[in-house]
Amino acid sequence: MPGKKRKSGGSAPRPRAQGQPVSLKQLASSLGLSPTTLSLVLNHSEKARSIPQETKDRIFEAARGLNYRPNYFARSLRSQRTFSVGVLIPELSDGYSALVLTGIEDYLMQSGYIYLVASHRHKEKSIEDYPRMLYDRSVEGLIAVDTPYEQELPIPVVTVSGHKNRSGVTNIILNHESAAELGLRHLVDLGHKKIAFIKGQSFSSDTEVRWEAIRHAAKQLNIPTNPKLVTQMEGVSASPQVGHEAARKLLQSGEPFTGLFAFNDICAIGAIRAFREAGLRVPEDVSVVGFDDIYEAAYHIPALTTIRQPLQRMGALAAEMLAKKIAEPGYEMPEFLQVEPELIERESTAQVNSRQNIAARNA
Amino acid sequence: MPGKKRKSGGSAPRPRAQGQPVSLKQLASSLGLSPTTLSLVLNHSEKARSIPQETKDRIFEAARGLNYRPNYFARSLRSQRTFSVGVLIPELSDGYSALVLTGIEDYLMQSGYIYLVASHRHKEKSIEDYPRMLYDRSVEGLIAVDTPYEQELPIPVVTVSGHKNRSGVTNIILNHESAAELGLRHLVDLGHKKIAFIKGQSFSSDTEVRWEAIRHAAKQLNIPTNPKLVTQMEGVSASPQVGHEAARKLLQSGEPFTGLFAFNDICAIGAIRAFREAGLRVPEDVSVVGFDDIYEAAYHIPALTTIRQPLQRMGALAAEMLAKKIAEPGYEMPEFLQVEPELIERESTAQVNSRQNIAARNA
DNA sequence: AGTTTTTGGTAAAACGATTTATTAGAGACA
DNA sequence: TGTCTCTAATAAATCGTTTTACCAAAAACT
Repeated sequence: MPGKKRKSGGSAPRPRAQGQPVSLKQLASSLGLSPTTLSLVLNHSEKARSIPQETKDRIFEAARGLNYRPNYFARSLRSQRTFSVGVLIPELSDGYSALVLTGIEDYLMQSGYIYLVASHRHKEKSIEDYPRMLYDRSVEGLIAVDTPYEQELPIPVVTVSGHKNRSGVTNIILNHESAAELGLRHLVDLGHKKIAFIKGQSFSSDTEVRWEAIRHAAKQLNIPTNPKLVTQMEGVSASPQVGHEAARKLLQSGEPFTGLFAFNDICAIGAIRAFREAGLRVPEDVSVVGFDDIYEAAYHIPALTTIRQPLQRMGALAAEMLAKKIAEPGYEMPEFLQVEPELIERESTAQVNSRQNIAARNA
Repeated sequence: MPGKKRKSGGSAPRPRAQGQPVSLKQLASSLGLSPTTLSLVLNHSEKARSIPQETKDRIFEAARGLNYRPNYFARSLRSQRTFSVGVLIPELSDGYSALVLTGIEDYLMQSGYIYLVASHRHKEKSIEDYPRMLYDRSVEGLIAVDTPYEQELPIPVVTVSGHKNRSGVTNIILNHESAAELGLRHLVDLGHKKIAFIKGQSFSSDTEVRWEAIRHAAKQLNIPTNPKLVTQMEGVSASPQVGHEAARKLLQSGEPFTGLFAFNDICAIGAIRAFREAGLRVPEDVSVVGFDDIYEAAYHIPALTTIRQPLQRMGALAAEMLAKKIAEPGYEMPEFLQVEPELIERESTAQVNSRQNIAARNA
C-alpha cells in the first residue's frame, strides 16, 4: 500500500468526529510511538533525555501538523493543577472593581492562569455561595475584592480591602490613615473648617476603617466631626444615586459646611449633582474631595479632586501574592500588605471665601 | 466489632490528605456500596429506579455528611461537558463592556454556566490568541463583545456588535438605522442644522455601520454631513481623552456647529470638557448627544442626552442564544438579532438660539 | 567473555467521575 | 419445574492525560 501510513500494532484509537481535536493517543498511533513517549517529549521532561533528537523532531512536527492540543481537563485531573483562580467582586460595572480586576488580569494572564469571576451585588446568599461554587470548579485560589469572605476553604485566599484578620488570608489594603490625612489636610489647607462627610455603605469593608482614620486625622488637625454633618450612603446601587441622596440629607440638616469628603468618586459625583440642584456650585460654594480616582474622575465637570488608590496595582499585587502562595504552599503570606494613597488635585476643591457659609446655610 | 462499620471487599481507597475533598470511591467504600450505585443515585439517573428509597437516603445522607463534591474536571472529562463559556471583551473598565458582561453573567449564572473573561485591549495578538486560549480551556462556546472575531473554532460563537457576516455566528446588534434617526431627529427638532460628528475608532465594530446609518438618516432629514465637521476618535484608551482630542480637532477646523452627535458617552464626556475649555457651554452654546447610556451618563454635569443601547439585555440575549445552541447543537441560530435603541433626553441638549453660530465660530 | 550502563523506548496504573454490560437472587408465570 | 422478569446492585471500560515501573538491545567497562 504505497503512500498509506503504516499503523503500529495494538488497537488503533477510533477516529474522531470531524472538528474534534486530535488526542495524544491518536497522535502517537499516527507516529507509531506510544503516548508515553510523546508526553515526555512534548513536556520537555527530564526523562526524555534518551530520546534522540530526530524522534523528538518528528513528534513536534506531527503535533504541529495535526494541531494537537492537550486536553486541559484531562491534564488537570491527572496533575491536580488547574491554573485557575476565582475572583469575587461586588459588581462588574463599577469603576472600582473593574480597575482591580484589570490589575488581577494583567498579572494572571502573563503567568498562565485564567480566572473565573463572580459578582455578588451584595446579595447575602451569593456572598455565601459563590466561593464554594468557585471552589467546586477547582480554582486553586481566591481573590475577594471588597467582599466579606467568611468561608473556610482549603485554598489560599487574598482579599483586597478585606480588613478581616483571618489567619492565612492576606489583605491588600490602602494606608487609610495616610489617605484620611491627605484628604482632610487638603481641605484644611484651603481654609475649610466646616467639613461634611459621607460614609460608605455598611456592607463595604472599607467603610469603618476609613471612618476611624478620618476621625483620627480630624482630631490631629483640630477639625470637628460634627454628627450633623456625617451621613452614610444607603442602598446597593453602584450608581451616583446613593451619593446624591446622602448629600441631600446633609443639605436638609441645615447645618452649614463648605467642604465635603466623600467616600468615593461615584458618591462625590452624586453629591455634586445634589449640590447643583440646590443652587450650590462646586467648588465655588462647596469643595468636594472624592476617593479612588476611577477614570471618570478626571473627566467629570468639575474634574474631581480625589484620593487615588492604586487600584490596578492592588489587583496585581493580590494576584501576585496568590500565585506565589499557590506555587509554593509553604510560603507564609504576610497578613497585610499596605499601599499608599496619593492626593490628586483637580477642580472640585478651592479656597474658601467669606460668603461661603451663608451660601451653604441657604441651601 | 460493634459500632464499627463493616468495610466491603475490594481494595479500600487510600485516605486523603487533610482538607482534600472526599472522592466518590471513598464515599462508596464508607457505605459498603460501589461507586456506580452512588453515581446513579446522586445524579438521579433513570437507571437508579430499582434502588430502594432506603438505600438512596443512606447515600444522600452520607454525601451530605462527608461533604461530597463531585470533581468538576473528572466529570467534564467523562461527560464531555464543561459548562463554561469564554467571553472576549475589549476592556474591563469601560462602561460598555461592563454592562454587557453583567447581562451575560446574569443569564449564565442562573443556567449553571461559568464564564472565563479575557480582555484584549485592542492588541492584535491578543485578539488572535485569546479565542484559542479559551478554546484550549474547553469552553463550550464564545461570546465576542465589540471584537472582530476571525478565528475558525469548532464551537458556537455569538458576537455583540460584531457585524461580520460569518456563517454560524450570531450577531446581537442594535438597530443603528433607528438609533441614528432618533439622535439626529432630536437635534433637528431642537432647531440644529450644523451638526458635527465624532466617529468611533477604526477598530470598533460599530463605527462604520453607525456612520452609514447616520449618513442615511441625515439625508432623510436634509441635514448635510459636512466633512469638516466629521472627525474620528483615535487611540486605544478607554478614557474620555480620545473624545476630548477629537472635539478639539473639530473646534480647530473653525467650522461653526451647534450640535454634536458623539460616538459614545465616554466620547461625549471628553468632548464636553473640550468645549468647556474653549469657553463654550453645554447645552447653551452647543448641544451634545451621546450614545450607549452607560450609567455615568445620567450623573454627568450636564447629564447626557443619549441614545440608549439595552446593553445588559444584549449581553443576556447573547448568553441565551449561546446556551441554546450549546444545549441543542442542531438549533439554527439566527444570523442577526436586533434590539431597539431609545432616546434618553437629559440636559446636554437644548433649543438653538440665534447667538449660537457666532459662539461656535469664536471658539 | 561477562557485567554494568546507557539508549530508546513501552505497558499499565493512576486522576475521579460516568456509563455500559453483567450478574445473582427473588418472584411471577405457565 | 423451567423460564422470564424484576430488583439491587457491581465490574469494567472510558474520557485524555501524566507518571511510574519495566524491558530489550546496544555500548562501555573490567
